Amino acid sequence: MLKEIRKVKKENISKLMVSFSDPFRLEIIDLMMDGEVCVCDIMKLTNLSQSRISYHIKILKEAGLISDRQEGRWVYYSLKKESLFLIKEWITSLTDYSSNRKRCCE
Amino acid sequence: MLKEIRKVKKENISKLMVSFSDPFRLEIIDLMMDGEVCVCDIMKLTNLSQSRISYHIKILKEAGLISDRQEGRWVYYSLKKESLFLIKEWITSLTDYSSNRKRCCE
DNA sequence: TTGATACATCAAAATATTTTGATGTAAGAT
DNA sequence: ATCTTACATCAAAATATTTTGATGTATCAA
Repeated sequence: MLKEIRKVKKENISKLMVSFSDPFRLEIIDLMMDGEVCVCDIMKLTNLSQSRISYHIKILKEAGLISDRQEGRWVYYSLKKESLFLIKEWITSLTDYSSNRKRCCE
Repeated sequence: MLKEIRKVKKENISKLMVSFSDPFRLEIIDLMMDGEVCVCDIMKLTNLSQSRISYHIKILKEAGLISDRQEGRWVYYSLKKESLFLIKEWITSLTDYSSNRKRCCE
């Protein structure tokens, strides 16, 4: 079952991991911890430029890590729990590896 | 407590996440799931060149994701469970966010 | 001591990601 | 209809990462 998770979800996981691999995206993710935020919130809280934020938001969205909801002029972004669970599941499958020594090069 | 994890470990997490952000590193990590491997194992199983593998191994090592153990001419690499747990903890802290809507730009 | 194996390191080239500043678009206010 | 706000998109420049091929080092075997 754990092996299954690994095969099927590899592409997804890879994209999700990339989305975590930039310090500014981690910042943005951090801000979403307490709920929805819009780009203007992020601008105020991080001093990043608008287009720069939009770029990173796009990466996060394409990875499937966040969802968006428009309300008038604002777009609210928030973390997708399913994706976070998927990653947790994936990491768990790694921690469950057996420590049996494979003899090397023989 | 979850908030604590987030502050203190940010640098570590960032590096660990970067280490997950390359598809070939994910491949290598996958191979380590079942136990220790050496570079020659990885070469056989992935068809990546030796120096290319060494490069990726270095990234993984500097992120603190793997540990190494030399035995004669071979160096065995394996996943560090503490690091995996750290990531899991970090992801968990994200999934526990409250869904309270923060009013935007007001 | 010589040769082979296992791996690390290095510099240059190839490639990918990120940033910037300008422009585009859609919604709401006047 | 015009203006402003909130955000997206784009192309070029800046920067960072990855790959390659060559060379270096340590261990073991003959």
